[in-house]
Amino acid sequence: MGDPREDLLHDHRLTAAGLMMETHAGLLDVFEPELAARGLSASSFEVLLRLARSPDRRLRMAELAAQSTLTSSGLTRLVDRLEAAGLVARQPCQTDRRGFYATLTEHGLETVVAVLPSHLATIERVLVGVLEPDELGAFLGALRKVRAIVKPGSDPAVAARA
Amino acid sequence: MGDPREDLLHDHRLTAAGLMMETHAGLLDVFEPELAARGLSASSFEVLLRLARSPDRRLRMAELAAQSTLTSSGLTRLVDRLEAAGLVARQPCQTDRRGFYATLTEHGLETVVAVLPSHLATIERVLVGVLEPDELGAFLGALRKVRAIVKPGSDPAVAARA
DNA sequence: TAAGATTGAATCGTCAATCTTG
DNA sequence: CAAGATTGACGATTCAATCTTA
Repeated sequence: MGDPREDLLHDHRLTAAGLMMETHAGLLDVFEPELAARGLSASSFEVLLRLARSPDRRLRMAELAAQSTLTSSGLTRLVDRLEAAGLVARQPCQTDRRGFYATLTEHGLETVVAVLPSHLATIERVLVGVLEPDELGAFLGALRKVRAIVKPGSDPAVAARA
Repeated sequence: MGDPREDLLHDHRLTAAGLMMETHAGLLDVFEPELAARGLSASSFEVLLRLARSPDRRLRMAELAAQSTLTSSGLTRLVDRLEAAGLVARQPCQTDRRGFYATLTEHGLETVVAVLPSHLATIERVLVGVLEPDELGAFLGALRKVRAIVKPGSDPAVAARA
């Protein structure tokens, strides 16, 4: 009983972190089959969506890597696949011959847009719609606070000052 | 301007889901190097911790797979590595000769316990301590609600009735 | 010398098939 | 035949090294 290890193993902070991990995994389990029905992985969707929201629907490889959950080399290989699928095209950068833009093709844009109605409905069903309005606000506020710590610079309001 | 696609691409539900994904990725980026310093991946830590909290510090492979984020075959391979590292041992099940228990070794328990002080401090620094007490409570409550939808049966209070 | 991007080798995980026991 | 566990073949991602240009 009095084993002090037991206290460590049941610390409430482990529960909090575990809850975050489990919820994330559960959300992915719901999202992935739906995206896969359109031929997209979660990583592909993330990258295509970022491009779709960027000026001229394109981003430099390095910037796209920084914004995504992939490393630089992981992004190179993902863009290889997306390019082969005709969803993205590479364009050399005029002002820096080392650089490349990943540009969303019209087909890529159509693919993202096509998946959004059902994806948004799913987010509504499993995340946004599960919480009361003020509960959702508090939840998102808390997520922003944590993200500001673990991913400094990713908050638009902060990044704008850079 | 009036392109209706733009509305879809900037729907607030995408922001909510993206915030959840980014925060999770950021937390992992913080946790992983710290666990790696003790030779553990996030998956290894998750599995060892579950074993440490289970009766007799052991679980059937199938049950451990159900509780973790891995598939049955993924767990087999992870346990292979943990066994090679001397952190876990396999034991045949007496009442069902198809089954095996994954049992935490003393060395495995020591390893988990050794990593906990710094890991708990990190959780405090980037997650629990970042939020006000009532804010944390609301945050965890929201996570539980979402988890109950995307991972039905994982809530202890519900699972106990099964 | 450093930065942008890519590649080779290796790791980790999945799916589908298999083997054994219930 | 179904369930528990494992294996073979494969896909996705990472690290370290490389190549080119700034």
